[in-house]
Amino acid sequence: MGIAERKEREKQQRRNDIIDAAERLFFKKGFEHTTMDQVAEEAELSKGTLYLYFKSKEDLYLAINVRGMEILQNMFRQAVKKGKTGIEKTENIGRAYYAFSREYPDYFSAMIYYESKNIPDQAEDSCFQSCEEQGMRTLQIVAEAISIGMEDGTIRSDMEPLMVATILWGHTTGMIQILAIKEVHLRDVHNVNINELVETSLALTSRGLKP
Amino acid sequence: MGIAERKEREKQQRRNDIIDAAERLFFKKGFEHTTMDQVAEEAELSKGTLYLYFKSKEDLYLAINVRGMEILQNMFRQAVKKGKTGIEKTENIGRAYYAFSREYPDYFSAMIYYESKNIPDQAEDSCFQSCEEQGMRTLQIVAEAISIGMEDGTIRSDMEPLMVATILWGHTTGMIQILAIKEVHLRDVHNVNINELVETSLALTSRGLKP
DNA sequence: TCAACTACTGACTGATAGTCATTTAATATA
DNA sequence: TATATTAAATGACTATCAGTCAGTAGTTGA
Repeated sequence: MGIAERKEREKQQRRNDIIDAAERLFFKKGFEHTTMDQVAEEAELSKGTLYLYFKSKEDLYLAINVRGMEILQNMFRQAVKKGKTGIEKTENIGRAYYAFSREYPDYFSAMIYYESKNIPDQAEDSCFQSCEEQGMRTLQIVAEAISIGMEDGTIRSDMEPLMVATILWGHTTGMIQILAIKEVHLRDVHNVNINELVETSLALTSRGLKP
Repeated sequence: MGIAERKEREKQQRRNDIIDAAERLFFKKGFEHTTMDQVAEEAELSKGTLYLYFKSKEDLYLAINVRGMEILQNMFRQAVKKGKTGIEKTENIGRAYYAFSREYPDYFSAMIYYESKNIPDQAEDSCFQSCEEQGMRTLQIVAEAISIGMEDGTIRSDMEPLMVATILWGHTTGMIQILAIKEVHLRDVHNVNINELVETSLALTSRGLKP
């Protein structure tokens, strides 16, 4: 029995090694500018082996994204803990999301990639499935904070928590994403302070949520 | 002089024909699954000619995006006209954006593509430049509506209009984009009504804007 | 009529994602 | 221990496609 388990462990290890290698290259040179041959070399494996562990190059990228989402989830859980009321927890989640995008811009980019893809319908065994699961799990954390806020009276309760969570997720992602494109221009040409923009965005949202 | 002008007109015409052909194919089969050879055939030109008019396949896609942005701008202008107060104008813009994403989902996808790309720094003569210009012009329309709202007292005036416009742009784009991924799941599994979600999103934002 | 110029062509190249017949290694069986 | 069986890994190969460029056709103006 020990053998089967050891093999399984080794398989997971190898899988992880591949993701590690891919991550180094994708994050350094970009997804598009990295070839599977390079990933294979970095992982000290043949290209064929990569395809034993991942369905495609994209699938491998999504595996990286799953990691990012796990990190984000942990940051969200920390953020929730630190807030006292529901609205505070929710605000902290927003800040944590922004912090994540600053601290792990490459993971954030991977998330954007995943979200901007109009998914291959059939994803069966691929990492896409895991992304969806992680995505919903993350959303549930937000919904939970909102529920708490509705119960403690710091958030108005005439809305579905999951619906609000989805909206906040979209709002915050979109706001951070637009910064990625317009940050330089806004700062240099229009003299707009970026941190202030983020705080204003969060404040606007927060204001909309209060009873 | 007539000749030079006729030539210029014909050149623009040809350019448009290429965009038309590309649009038909990209929208039908997707950007990734269309080859430049196919575009050339659809346009009844050789592939080489495409590259006389566009720097790359991506550049051609961005040309399509410029068209989409022009449509969106017109919808925004209509929306602004129909609103009486500043806040109404701003709310109408939000609705127009959502309507655009429903009426022209392929143009919307092109916009998402553009926004999710971390741009090639050097874009000189490419359509990317035009996208940026159109993007700022669109943002200015929003900023204008917000300014009006601040003047007529329907929007609180302790913020920079362009900053608020940027935030709203991000919020709304992000909200619409997340629907694209989660719509089916939210509706079927969680029984969340999509139109209600959009209205809630706009209402939340609107609430944050009021004095 | 010819030279100069412009617009267009399509065969070719280079790059690369993904495959598959073969090899190597590990484990089970006799 | 020797051999059969299964599992894991390999890398040469293929198919596809974006982008190029030397050459052709057509137009203009002298």
